[in-house]
Amino acid sequence: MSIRDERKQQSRQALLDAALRLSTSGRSFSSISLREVAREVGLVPTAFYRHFQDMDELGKELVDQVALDLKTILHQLGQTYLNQPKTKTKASLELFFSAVDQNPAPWIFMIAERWGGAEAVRHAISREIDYLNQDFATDLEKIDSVQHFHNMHDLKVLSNILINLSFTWAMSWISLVRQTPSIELELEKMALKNQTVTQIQLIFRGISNWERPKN
Amino acid sequence: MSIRDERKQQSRQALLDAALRLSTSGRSFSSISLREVAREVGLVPTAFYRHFQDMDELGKELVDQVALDLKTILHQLGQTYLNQPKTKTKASLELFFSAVDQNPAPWIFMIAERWGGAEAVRHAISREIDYLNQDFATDLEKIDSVQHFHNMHDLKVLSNILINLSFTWAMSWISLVRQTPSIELELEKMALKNQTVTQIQLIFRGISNWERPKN
DNA sequence: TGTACATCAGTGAACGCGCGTTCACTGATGTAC
DNA sequence: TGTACATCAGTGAACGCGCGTTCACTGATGTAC
Repeated sequence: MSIRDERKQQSRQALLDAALRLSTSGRSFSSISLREVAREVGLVPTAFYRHFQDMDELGKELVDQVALDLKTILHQLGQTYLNQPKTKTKASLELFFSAVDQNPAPWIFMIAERWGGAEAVRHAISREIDYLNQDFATDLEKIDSVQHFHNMHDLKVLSNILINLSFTWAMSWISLVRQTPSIELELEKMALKNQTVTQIQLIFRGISNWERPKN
Repeated sequence: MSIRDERKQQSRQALLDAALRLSTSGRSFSSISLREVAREVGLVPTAFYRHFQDMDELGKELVDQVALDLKTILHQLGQTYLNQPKTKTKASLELFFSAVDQNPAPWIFMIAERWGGAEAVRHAISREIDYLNQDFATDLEKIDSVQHFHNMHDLKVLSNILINLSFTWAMSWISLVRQTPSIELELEKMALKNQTVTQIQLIFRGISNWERPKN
């Protein structure tokens, strides 16, 4: 790649990063402007058009990048669970919450824009969530406690429930961390973790006692 | 109430209704303007200030009204389930989806603005969802299949899971109905209903085999 | 009941501002010879 | 290797537009006598 191409690529990525940063710090993607994004990067507004046709196009690209992050995290979680079958629910959850802590932006973006965003972004997100669902269902297939879930349909229903809940867990966690004064924070964190553990155990209790109803 | 007060109240409600309408037809509350809302009602922009200090204040009021709608629907569902213990999951769900169909705006508004909206609206919503949770937990307490869930903590965890999932069910339903061509629509509806039934049965299977783990 | 004044929901002009987008440009990098 | 031209990321001025908000106003409704 030539010097020119490299620099262009850097600017492009800087615009994407700036848009993600701006749209995950209290405001939503649909309420940030093209000019703000350019300003954040130190570019003149018109330079934006060298990289994207408009904010919708940037948004769609951002969805792709962000979905990839989530996919990686969810997959890692699945693999950890798979390779350490004795892993307790609690330990898996610690892993999950620390991943959210380290890099909250992808979660915030996906959840906020999933229903709240502009048409184009919403479409891109729902497509990516479909993919996420398929991949995660394949991961789940290898887990012991799910072996009697023979058909892929049931597996997808399970992965659908888990992915949707993981979004609400992530957001509960993030908004807890963001707005709880530090004195009570640790206690509140514990309480949220315990609630989430109970939710997961409830579902897996349902799975281990599962038998497909007659239709 | 005097004629003047009555008319004022009508205008106020018209502004709230217009804001709800505008913010649930493809765009989000944070992206509609004060001027648009006034225009929709047939008022001059400055008249807006006779009723609300700004859009944030209107938003908070809207959250209250919309949450009341949801509370009523969820409570009715709980009562129906309670009074007809033999009601099948499927039948309850039909009721749920037809309620969503008849009046989708409250669902769209709450879900889109829950994470995607402005600070003030988000706060108001999270408070209302807390209340919804408490009320729904009290409703659940009376259901037979939950009798061995002695403590309120577990009940709240259950109601939390169900309310969060009901939001995703409602939105899946709404976006299905909105964007599927009518030829495939009925088939897709059936598929979604079946998936949701499976999810509910999974959770209630978990409940009936529940015993509190040793912490 | 009629009159004189007070209240106040809605009006209309005006403002400054940030927005998205256009256009002709500049000057560093790339390419052909 | 050096030269002459082409490309194209980033610039800066300019535009029209819808926005939130201010202000002094109007005229129907309310109130006190």
